[in-house]
Amino acid sequence: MNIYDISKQAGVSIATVSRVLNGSDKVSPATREKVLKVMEQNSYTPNAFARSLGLNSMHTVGILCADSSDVYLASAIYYLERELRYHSYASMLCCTGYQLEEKKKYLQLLLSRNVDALFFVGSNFVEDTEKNNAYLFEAAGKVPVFILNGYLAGDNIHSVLCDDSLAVSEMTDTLIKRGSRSPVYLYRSLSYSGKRKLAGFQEACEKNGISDGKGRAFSCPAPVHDTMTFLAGLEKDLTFDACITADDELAVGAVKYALSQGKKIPAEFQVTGYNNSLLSTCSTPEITTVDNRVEFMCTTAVSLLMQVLDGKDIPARTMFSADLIHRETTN
Amino acid sequence: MNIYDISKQAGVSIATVSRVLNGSDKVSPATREKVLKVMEQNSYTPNAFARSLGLNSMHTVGILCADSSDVYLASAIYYLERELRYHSYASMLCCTGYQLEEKKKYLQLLLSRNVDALFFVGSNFVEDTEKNNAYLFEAAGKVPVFILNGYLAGDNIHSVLCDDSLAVSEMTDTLIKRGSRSPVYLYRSLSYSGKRKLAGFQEACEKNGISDGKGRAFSCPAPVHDTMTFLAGLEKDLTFDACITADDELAVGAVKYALSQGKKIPAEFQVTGYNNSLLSTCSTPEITTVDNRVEFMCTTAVSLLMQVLDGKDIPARTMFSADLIHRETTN
DNA sequence: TTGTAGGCGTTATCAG
DNA sequence: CTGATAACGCCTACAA
Repeated sequence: MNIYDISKQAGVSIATVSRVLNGSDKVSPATREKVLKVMEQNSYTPNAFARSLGLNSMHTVGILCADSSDVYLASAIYYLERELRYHSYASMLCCTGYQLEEKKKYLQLLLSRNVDALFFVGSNFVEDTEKNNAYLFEAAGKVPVFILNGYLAGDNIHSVLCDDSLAVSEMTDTLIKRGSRSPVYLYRSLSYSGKRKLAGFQEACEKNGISDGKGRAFSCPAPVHDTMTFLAGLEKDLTFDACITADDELAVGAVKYALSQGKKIPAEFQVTGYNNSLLSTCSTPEITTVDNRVEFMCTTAVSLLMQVLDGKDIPARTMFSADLIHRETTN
Repeated sequence: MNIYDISKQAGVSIATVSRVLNGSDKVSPATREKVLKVMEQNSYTPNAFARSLGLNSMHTVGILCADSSDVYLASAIYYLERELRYHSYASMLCCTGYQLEEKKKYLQLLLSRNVDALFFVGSNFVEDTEKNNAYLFEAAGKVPVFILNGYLAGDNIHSVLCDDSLAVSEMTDTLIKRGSRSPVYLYRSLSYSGKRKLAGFQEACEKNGISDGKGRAFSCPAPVHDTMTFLAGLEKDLTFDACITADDELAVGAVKYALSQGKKIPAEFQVTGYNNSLLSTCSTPEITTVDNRVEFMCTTAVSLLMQVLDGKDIPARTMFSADLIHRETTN
């Protein structure tokens, strides 16, 4: 059943059928009714592919992330998809993992579907060298590109991100004000946002006269038990009375480490997480964390995309501040 | 840049270009090289829409779930997408929430994109009445439909699910054998799988001579604090020394309730979760739970889809058993 | 092995 | 307001 069949049955031309289909106002109410009735009777639905071919768009955007089962990324995807759907765009999801070659390869999967735009969720998509970012520039040559929680300067590339540096800096500052004399900082990766967080920690250390800020930051494995082991090992070389982490999962590990060592939280040992995810409230005691406003980030990004698709000019970079959520792991 | 431009530049017909594009073996190596070179030089990519129009497929499937930020659903989506991508299918994600009208509406979003198949993740898509399931039957009239963790009999509908009833029954049985005399069961919803789990609990109660099995099962709100409040209230009317739950988040709430009341886990109070999610190990003590094998479910479903697309005949229903994971909240 | 021509189902541009 | 007709870009018999 196609537009020709409908046009025949309704006794009009395909052009008229198409007009009815697209809600054009240049159709008389009478013929409109007639056509709609025939469509109804045949439960006709227009062919999306033919439509796309003519319009060169399927009203679909691509969402790339390293791992959609990560609690933080999962919620970002949730909000993005919701907002896009609200604007009647469909979302194609693609999890690329953390390897550059895979990212490139799976980007093609999306690009080959002619998506209208691309969201790269997580700063791990921004590589260190111009050359390794070539794939992003190339993508931006075809469709508008949005980087969430990361930043890269380039034509047709837009970044929406939280001021992670400031957030960690404030958090560290607060911890020190509340009694920590020797905090350590734990991170998983040094992506763009990873570096910014680290910088925040070091800045706060410096400001508070803690000289060896650099020597107090560590890359640490994330599964809870590995984090515990790591801290237990670290204890042999270094004294520390607080643990600032780059995400809630690391914080859970830190809490469990402290509990297993019989340290009192927060009196003897303070812990902070990042992301304000479910994990932070599932822990006992509940974890003080940074709310980096995923939902705001996603709704903002989608609304910016809509403006771009409207032909408007938008800033290359939009940054917003985080919120500190005080719970039971800090004084 | 289209197939005509390439054909002109290469001095061949569009048919030949198309053959090269599709890896036909009926092209001489010489002309193939020639054509490939021209494509390369112009960094030509075929237009997906035109292609789809002829083939009537974009190699894309739709994934529906209530809420992709839910830890369990998020991991299901992750595995589904991974497997589909492996078979070079793209995934369109759509979160419908729990309202029937929304489910119907957003199903259209996917159907209107002419996806090749549909995955409904979570048994909440299967409604109580034939009439309310009409939207599923209708969808199945257009493309193969897979229901994950739920079951509905119907043409072109395939279910892949874990034997939840058996799992909860075994878990309850184990708890009783390990000392519980008065367990309660907590659930969030009575979806298909929700009902099966509940049935498992009641069956085990009966088997073990606990007469009021029905009176010991409760619908309970999920956010951790609400669960705690609920149990604290329940305590006034009922004695219970163990809490079997329908998902890990409820279990976390139960653990926190016990801790807040100073009950010793597991000596005085046992708790079990469901899903073997990150939450179960982030809790302290770590939660005994049911591993319902999300990954297996997803890889199985995708592999079944591939068989369907291959024209093979597959069973309407595939069921597999769960695994009990013993941790620190049970004796 | 290669080329021609028709079809896929729309949308859009003209005339009328 | 309506209709004819040409795109849109690719695939695939069928011919050569």
